Amino acid sequence: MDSKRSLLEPLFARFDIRDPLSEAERDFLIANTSEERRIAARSPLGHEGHRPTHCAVLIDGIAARTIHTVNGTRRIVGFLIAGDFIDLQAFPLQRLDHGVEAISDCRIVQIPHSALLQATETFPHLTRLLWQTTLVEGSMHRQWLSAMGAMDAGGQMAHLFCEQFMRARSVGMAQGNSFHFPITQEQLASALGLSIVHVNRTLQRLRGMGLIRWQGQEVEVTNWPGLKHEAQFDPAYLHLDRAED
Amino acid sequence: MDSKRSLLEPLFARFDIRDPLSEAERDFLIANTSEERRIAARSPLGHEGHRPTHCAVLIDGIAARTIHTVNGTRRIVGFLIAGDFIDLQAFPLQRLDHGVEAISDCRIVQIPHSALLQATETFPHLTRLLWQTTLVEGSMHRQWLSAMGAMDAGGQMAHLFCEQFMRARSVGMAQGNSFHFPITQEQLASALGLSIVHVNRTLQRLRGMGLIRWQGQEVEVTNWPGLKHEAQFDPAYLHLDRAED
DNA sequence: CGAGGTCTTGAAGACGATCAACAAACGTGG
DNA sequence: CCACGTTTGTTGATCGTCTTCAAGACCTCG
Repeated sequence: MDSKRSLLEPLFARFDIRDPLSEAERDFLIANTSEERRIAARSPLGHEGHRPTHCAVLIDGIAARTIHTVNGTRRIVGFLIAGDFIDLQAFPLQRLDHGVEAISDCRIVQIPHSALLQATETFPHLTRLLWQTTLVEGSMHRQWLSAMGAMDAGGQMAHLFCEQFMRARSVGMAQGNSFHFPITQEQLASALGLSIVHVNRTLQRLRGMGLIRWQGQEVEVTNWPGLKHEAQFDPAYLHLDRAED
Repeated sequence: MDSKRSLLEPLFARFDIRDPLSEAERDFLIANTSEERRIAARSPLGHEGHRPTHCAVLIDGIAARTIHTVNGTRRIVGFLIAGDFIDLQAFPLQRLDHGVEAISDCRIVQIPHSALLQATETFPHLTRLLWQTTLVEGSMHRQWLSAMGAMDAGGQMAHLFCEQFMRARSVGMAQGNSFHFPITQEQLASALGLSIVHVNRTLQRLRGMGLIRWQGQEVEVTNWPGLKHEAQFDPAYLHLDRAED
C-alpha cells in the first residue's frame, strides 16, 4: 500500500535522522498500520488510566500530553508533532499514565500492540529504535524540569520556542525561520506553568526584544542566536544528532 | 555466582512488582554482571554527553539525575534508589543526556552494552521489561512537571516525600513509616527548583503541620493521609501496580 | 448582529528569591 | 580531647516576579 507508506513518511523521517530503518522493517510497519483517522481539534487522543490496544502515530497536526490535577487544572507536559508516537509508552507499560489531546485538527494512524509485540520478537533493531524514540520524550521532560527551576518566564518561553522550532525543522515542517504552532496563550500558559496574564506580558517582552514574531498560527524566529541565548538552549538533549547550528 | 545474584536482588525485586523475570532471564543478567563497585558520596556516576559502554545498576545508596545549566547551577531532576538503573537510557540513545551523581555512598554493578544488545536479540520479554523500566522514569518526570506548575512549595515538597516514601517501600527500604533519605536541604532545593531558604521554611511548615519528621538522614511520615492530601498524591504514575493505600 | 472565546491592560497582593548574619553539626588535625 | 574550619541549618528583612481579580478590546463564527 503506497498510501500507507506515504502516511508513515513523517515517522520514517524521524528514524532516518538517527538510524534508518531497513526495508523489511518499513514493510512490517506499513503492513500493520491502520487507515488514516482524523481527529478534531480539542478532542482527546488518549485517556489517563486507559489501557490501549493500539498505538497511535501522529501524521499531521499538533497535540499535547496533559496531566489533570485534583484541583481541576490541566497541565501540558509536552507537545507532539508530525512523526511522534502518541502513546507508545503504553505498550510496555500497559497503561497510559497521562492524557493526550489534539490541539489542532490531527491525522493519525494506528498500530496494534500485537504487531509491536511481534516486532519485539522478530525485529530487535526496530525494537531498539522504538525504545529509543520513547526515551527522547524523557529527555525533553528533564530539560523542561531544568528550565522551569532555573530560568524566569522569558527564558522558559524562549526555550519552548527553540525546542519547537528545532523539532519542526527536523521533520521538515518549518519554512525558513517560521513554523506552524497553532496554540492559544492559555495552552502556552499551561505548558509553562504560568498564568495567562503573565504569558501575555512575557510574550510581548520577547516580541519587543525582536526575538520572535507570532501572528495567527505561525511563529517566526526573528533572531535565532538571541532566542537561543535567552533560552540557554543546547539542542543536544533532542538527540537529533546532526549537530546543526 | 550467588554473590552476584544477591547483588541483583534489588533489581529483581523491582521487576517482580510488575512482571517477574524467568530463571533464564535472571541467569543471563547475573552472568553478565560485573563485580560490585563502591562510589563515594558526591562523586559522579555518569557524565552529560558521555557515551557509556556499560550500564550501571544502583545496588545501595541514593543518587540523583542532574542537569547543569549554562549559568553554573545544577538542577536535580530525579532521585535513584536501590534497584534503579542508572544509565539504561544511554543504551538505546548512545549518549547520556544528563549527569548522575552519588548523593550518599553508593554500590553499583555494571552490565556491558554488548550484553544488553544480546538481550534484545534473544530475550524479547526481558527487553520489554527493560524498556518498561526506562519509561517509568519519564512518567515520574511528567508528574514532577505537573506538580511544579500546579502546586506551591509545600505541595511540591510533600509530593516528593510521598514519591520517595512509596518508592522506598516498594523495594523494602522503608521501616514502618520511616525511610532513609540522606540529602541536604540544598539538594532538596535543587530538586524542587526553590531556594535553600524557602526550602527550610517550607520544611518547617510541613513539620509544624505534623505531616513529617526529618531528623538526620531519616524521614518519618507522621501523617500519611495528610501528606498525600497536601501533595494531591496519586501513585498510579509510579506503575507499582499493587494498588496500595 | 450577538455570543463566546481569545487577547490585552491595570492594580493589588502573595509567594518565593536574595542578601546577610548567625547557630549548629561535623570532621580533621593538633 | 579540644580547637578549628567547613558544611549545613536557621532566622530576619527587603525586593522582585508572578498571580489574581477585574475589565475592556478584539475576533471569529453562528
